[in-house]
Amino acid sequence: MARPTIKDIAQAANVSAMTVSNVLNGRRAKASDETVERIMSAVRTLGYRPNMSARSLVSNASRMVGVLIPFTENQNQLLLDNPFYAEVISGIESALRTNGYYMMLAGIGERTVELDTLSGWGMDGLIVVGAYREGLFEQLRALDLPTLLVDSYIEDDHFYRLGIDDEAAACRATHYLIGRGHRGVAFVTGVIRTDGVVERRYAGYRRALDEAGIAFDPSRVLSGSVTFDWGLESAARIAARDDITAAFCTADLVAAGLQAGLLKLGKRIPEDISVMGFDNLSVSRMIYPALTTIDQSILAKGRLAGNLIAAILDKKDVPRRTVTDVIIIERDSVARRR
Amino acid sequence: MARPTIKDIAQAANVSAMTVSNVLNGRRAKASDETVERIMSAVRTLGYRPNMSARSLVSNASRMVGVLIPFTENQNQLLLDNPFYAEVISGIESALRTNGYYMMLAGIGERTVELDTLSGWGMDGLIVVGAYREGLFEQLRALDLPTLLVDSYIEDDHFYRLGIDDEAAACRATHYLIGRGHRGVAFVTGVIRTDGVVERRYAGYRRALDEAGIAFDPSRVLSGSVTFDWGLESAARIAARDDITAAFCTADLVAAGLQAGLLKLGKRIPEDISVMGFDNLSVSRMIYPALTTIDQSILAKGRLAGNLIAAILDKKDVPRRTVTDVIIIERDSVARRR
DNA sequence: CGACATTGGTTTAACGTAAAACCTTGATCT
DNA sequence: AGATCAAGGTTTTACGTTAAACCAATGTCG
Repeated sequence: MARPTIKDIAQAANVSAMTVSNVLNGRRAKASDETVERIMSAVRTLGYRPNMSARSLVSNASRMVGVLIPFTENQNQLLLDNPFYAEVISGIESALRTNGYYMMLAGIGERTVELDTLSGWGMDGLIVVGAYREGLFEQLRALDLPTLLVDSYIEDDHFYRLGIDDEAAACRATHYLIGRGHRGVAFVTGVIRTDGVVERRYAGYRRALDEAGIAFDPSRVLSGSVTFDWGLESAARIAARDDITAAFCTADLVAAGLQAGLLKLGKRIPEDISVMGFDNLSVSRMIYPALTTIDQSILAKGRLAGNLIAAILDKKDVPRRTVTDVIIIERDSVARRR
Repeated sequence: MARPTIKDIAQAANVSAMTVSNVLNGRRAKASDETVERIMSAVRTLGYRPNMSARSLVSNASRMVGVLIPFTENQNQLLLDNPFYAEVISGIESALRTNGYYMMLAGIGERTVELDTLSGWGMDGLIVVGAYREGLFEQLRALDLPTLLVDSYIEDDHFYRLGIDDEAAACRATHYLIGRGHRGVAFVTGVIRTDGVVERRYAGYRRALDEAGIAFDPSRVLSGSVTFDWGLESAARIAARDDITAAFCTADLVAAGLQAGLLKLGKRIPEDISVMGFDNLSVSRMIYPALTTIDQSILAKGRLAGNLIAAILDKKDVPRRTVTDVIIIERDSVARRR
C-alpha cells in the first residue's frame, strides 16, 4: 500500500482529518482521551508519517536549516576534507537534531547559484560558515531569512554572528611565543582577506609584536593557503633564515605541513624551531611533535551555532553577536629559547 | 513583497499559470518564442524561485537524497570527526550537486527514530554509509526507496551496494608486510562485527597468514575501536612483545595512534616496528613517519556513490554491486626486516 | 470542402496538511 | 426557561505546483 495520509488515519479512527491533525500536533484541547487513543493506535498500525512537503507548504515553515560551507571551485568539492568544517558541521547537526530541526547541507562557491535553489525549499533559517565574498552577503540579505554567520566579521544587523575574538587569540599566541624568548616569529597563513578571520589574526600578531617592542618584518609573513601543502612549502623558506626561531601558523593544517617539512629538512622541533598552530583540530595531537595550539573548541562552536539558530527560530532573545572563548593547549612543539 | 508564486509570474506575463509551469520545466513544445521571452523576463524581474514543497507534493519526487552516516550515541554527534566520513560526504555532495540533486544529511544511531521522520520529507533515494546494525536494514527495506549501501556486506537484492573488496585488500596488505620479512604481524582494529568491513579485513589477514604458512596467533589481534586513542593504547601491548615486528591497522586513525604511542615508548618506526594503515586519509601523510597504507580513494568513492544513486533515480541501468579498486601507497612506515 | 492535425494555449482537479470558522450536544447559570 | 458556555468535534478553504483534459484558431490534404 502507498504511504498512508492523514485521511487514511482519519478513516481508520473514524474521525475527521482535522481531528487527527490536531491530536498529532499536540493541540489536543479538543479531543477525548478515547479518540486520542484510537488515533494513535491507527497511526501506529498504519505506520503513518506526516508529509513534510504538505506541512511546509501550508504552514510556511519547514523546520529545516540550511548549512552553507565553502567549497573549492576548481575541485568542485566541499571543504569537508578540512577537518575544521567537518567538526563544525558535526556539532551543528547534533544541536539541530536535538532541537528538532533538520539540516540541509550545501556548498557556497563563487557563483552561488545554489543559494536561491536552496531557498526554494523554504528553509526556516541559515547557518553560514566562513563566508567572506562580498556579493554573498547581499544575496543572503535578499533571502530575508534568520541567518547566523559563523566566523565572519561583516558588520550588519541583519545577521547574527558567532565567533571567537581572533585578534585577541592571535595576540595571545604571539605573546606566548615571545614570552618564551622568541623574537623572530614568522606568521604562516592563508590569504589575508578584508573582513576575514585571518585579517584579524594578522592584526593580533602585529599588535603583540608592537606591545613587545619588536619591529615588524614583512618578510616573516608567509601568506598562501590553508593547506598542509602550504605549510610544507613554507618550511624551506623558514629553515633558510636563522633569524626565525618560531612560527605561528593560523591553522593546524598549515602547522602540520610546516612541521613535516622542517623535519624533512633535518630541523628539530621545538629545539631549532618552535611551531604553534590554531584550531586544535584532532590532527594536532596526532602529528609529531604534538602541536601546541589555540583551542577554539570547534565542536562546541558548531553545537552552539545549532542551538543559537534554533533559539532564534523559536523567537527567543538572542544577542546579535556571540563571542566564545579560546585557550592555549600546550603540547610539545614550542620550546623556551636557550 | 512576499515571495512571488507562479501565479504572479503568470499575471505579469499575461498567460496562465500552466504555461509558466510548462516553460519553466522545459516542456516548451507549446509556447511561442515571444511568450517564453515574456515569461522569462517576468521570472527575472520578480525573482521567482519555485516552491519545492509544492512541487514535491504534487509530483511525489523531491530531487533530495538522504545521506545517512553513523553517529556516536553517547556523544550524540556525527562521526564527521572521523575524516573517512567527512571525505565520503564531500564526494557525495559534489556528485549529487552536479547531477542536480540535493542532500539531506542525517545520523543513524541505535534507535533510528530519525529514519521515518526523514522519510517524511519524501526523499527520492538514500545513501547509507557504513551501516551494520541488524534492525536497520529491515527499516530501510520498509521505506521502499532506492537505497545505496556504501561499505556494507549484507546480501539483499533490495539494496544497491558500493564498496571495495576488503578481504582482498587486507590480504594484499598482509602479504606486503610478510613479503618484507615480517612473520609476526599484529592486526589492530575496531570491533569485528558480522557483515562489517572489519570482518572481511580480518578474513583477509588470516588468509594471507595461511597462504604464507604462518600460524595464526590470536594474541596478535588487538580489537578495540576505530580511534586514535585505541592505537595509542595498543602501542604498549605491541612494544612489550618482541615477536611482533609489524602491525597492520585497519584504519589510518588507529595507525596514527599506534605510531604516536610507539614513538613515545622510544621505539623507532619503521626500524623497530613497521606500521601499515588502511584508507589513505589525508592525515596519513601528515603524521611521522608518513604512513604506508591502502588507498581506497575515499573522495572518489563518495563521488561514485553520488553518481550511482543519481543514475539509479534517473532509471538508468546500475549493477546491484559495484566494487572499486584499491592500491598500496608506499611511504615511510614500513621497512624490510634486516 | 469537409476531415483532420498542429500550434498555442486554458481550465480543472489533485497532492497532504492546517488555520479558521462553524456545528452539535449537553451542562450551567440567572 | 432562555441564555450562555464548554467539550468535542466537522467543514471549508487555502498553500503552490503540475498532470490531464480540454479548446480555439489556423493550416493542410485528399
